[in-house]
Amino acid sequence: MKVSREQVALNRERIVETAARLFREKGYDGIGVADLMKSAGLTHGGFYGHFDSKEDLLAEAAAHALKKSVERWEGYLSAGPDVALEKIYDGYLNEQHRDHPELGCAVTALGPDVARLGPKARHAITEGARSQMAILEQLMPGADAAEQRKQALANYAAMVGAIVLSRAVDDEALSLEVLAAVKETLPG
Amino acid sequence: MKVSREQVALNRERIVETAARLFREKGYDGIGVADLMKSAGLTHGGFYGHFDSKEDLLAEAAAHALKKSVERWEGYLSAGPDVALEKIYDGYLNEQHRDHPELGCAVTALGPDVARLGPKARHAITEGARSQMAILEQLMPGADAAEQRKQALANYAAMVGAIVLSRAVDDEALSLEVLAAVKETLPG
DNA sequence: ATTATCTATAGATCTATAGATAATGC
DNA sequence: ATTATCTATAGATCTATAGATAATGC
Repeated sequence: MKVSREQVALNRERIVETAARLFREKGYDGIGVADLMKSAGLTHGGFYGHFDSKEDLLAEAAAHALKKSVERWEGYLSAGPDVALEKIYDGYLNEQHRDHPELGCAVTALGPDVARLGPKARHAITEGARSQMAILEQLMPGADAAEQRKQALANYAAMVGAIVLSRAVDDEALSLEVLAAVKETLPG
Repeated sequence: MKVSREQVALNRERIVETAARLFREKGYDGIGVADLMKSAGLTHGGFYGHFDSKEDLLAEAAAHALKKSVERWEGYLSAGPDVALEKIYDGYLNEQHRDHPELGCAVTALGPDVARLGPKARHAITEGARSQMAILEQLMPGADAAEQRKQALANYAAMVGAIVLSRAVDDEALSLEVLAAVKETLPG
């Protein structure tokens, strides 16, 4: 039953990726360790050789998810600031993102869960959000650096709130209206 | 053990109020029916005489919490539009709200939970958010009604996102910066 | 007589651990 | 020999229900 060191690393990675997807989809309490491991193709008992606790896994999963989001935004930068900003807005404020939390922003899917959890999970979310806001900051119009930063934080908050709201409401028209309203009022 | 009809109504109301507080504080899965009933001064088994399921209670609790929030905003209206808008912004975007989810906006505390739950809970959140956005809409500057509405939705999303973000991050300075950035960039 | 609440429990979860197994890596 | 994963289970939850109890309201 033992596997190679290389396979151990791959297994661990697959657990983190599976968790990143399932936690965003179902919430921290919506998926158990046993089902998570089953989705990753392993058994329940093996989990604790990789992680100290379920909460530690959430921290790694959130970090992993946000790293992917940040890399995506970084990839947009090569197109120049104006196009990059448009790609960020369009890539975030749309139905695909709203309807697929398992692939989307970890702050919107897990923010309130993380706020109630321990320091590791909160730190992972903090650093991910900080990176995303730093990218926005560079792309903001605005008279000076302080103004750019302020706009970046405000815009990021608006984007997060738009997805949270658009997912929570049961009125499709209202949901789309919220996404469109935020997209149209963001500067840049 | 039976109580008067009047007392039944009071008991039910106390369950809803207790649930509104505890669900916002701990999340939908963070508090069980038994502990909830204990907090309301009743026993576990009595719950199902009042509600069909835990999820039905969440729907009522969310509706109750948002009704209180809406009433608060309506109370501000008598001071005139400019002062009312300022009171809404100040009352929402502050440390007290961030640190006391159990008394705050149900969208920020329960949005992602509700997005994963059934139609009753989603409907309760939808109608509450709709009422709050309708109040904002009246108070928005803007050239025409369409512009006012767009601004109201965008601002509400920004407010929701600001609280979600400010609660999730573990960096106090960043948390306060997000609240301040949103407050300073909102129009009106 | 009706019924709101109580105690007690069924049955299904949940996280975490103990000890066995079998393949890797010295 | 070491160890990653397995099976099995402890112990603590969870939602929901059954049936008893005792006070209301006819």
